Amino acid sequence: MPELPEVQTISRRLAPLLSGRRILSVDLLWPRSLANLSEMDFVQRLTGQSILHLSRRGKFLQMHMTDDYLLFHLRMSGDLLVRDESQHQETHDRLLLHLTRDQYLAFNDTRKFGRIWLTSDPQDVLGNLGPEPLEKDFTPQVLQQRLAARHRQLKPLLLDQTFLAGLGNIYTDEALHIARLHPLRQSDSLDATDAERLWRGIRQVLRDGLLRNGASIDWAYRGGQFQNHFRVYGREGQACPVCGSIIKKLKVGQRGTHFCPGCQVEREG
DNA sequence: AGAAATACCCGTACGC
DNA sequence: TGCGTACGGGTATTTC
Repeated sequence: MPELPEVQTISRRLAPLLSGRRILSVDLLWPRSLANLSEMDFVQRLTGQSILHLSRRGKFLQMHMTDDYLLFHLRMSGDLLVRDESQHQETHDRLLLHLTRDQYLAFNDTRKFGRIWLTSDPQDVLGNLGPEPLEKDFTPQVLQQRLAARHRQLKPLLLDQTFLAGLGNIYTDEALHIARLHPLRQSDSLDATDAERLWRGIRQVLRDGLLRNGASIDWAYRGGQFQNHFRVYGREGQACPVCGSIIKKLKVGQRGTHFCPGCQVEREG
């Protein structure tokens, strides 16, 4: 579940706790979390490096190390937590990084979907990602041009990380509702006004999510409050906050898709 | 070529 | 109680 706002919130929370800390030892409890290295290579190479600072790209959290980049993708259920060495490890911990000053970083991931890369060149992992939706160079014109270059349904296109980096199922449904665009609308049928509404919807929902420290859904990610402000996600059968119509749910590309049939009118194409 | 559908990885929660 | 199934992000593979 962690999408852009949740990853950024985790990154911000961890940065002051991790910056400048050296990795004394590594416990890899679930080696299949590693995406690009063998367990031995990973442990040997990472041990002794220091964490310089943290950043986010799309849904990836990047730790800039002395010699390498340590990248995490939290997928559905991953989380990163700093604990005192006196605290026990927990059930679904997959990786522990023991740090100076008697603390450790735990990568906890119930469903084991999360992945970890250690690489000297993060472009190997991040190279195909689309633009950052909150960056200045992501303008309505850029979005419109990218939409027009494709002939795809909006919902799966917005979930495609090579089209735009950071949106997942929740924020996509919310952004489309704000923009009053049907999830099955074809991307190349949007005019400049439609594209600008979508651009505003994407930016607004991400900023709202960030403002509330992300959304906490059941077992996935905790701490945020944005789940209390959903307009359509998870609200099938309830009233649309804008027009009062009953929110509907359909399946688009295997994904649950929530929308308001009053606000988001389906059109041809 | 590019869009769309399907399988896969997993544990949890839910319905019957 | 216990079984089957839906869910969800993203990649890989297959189909159209």
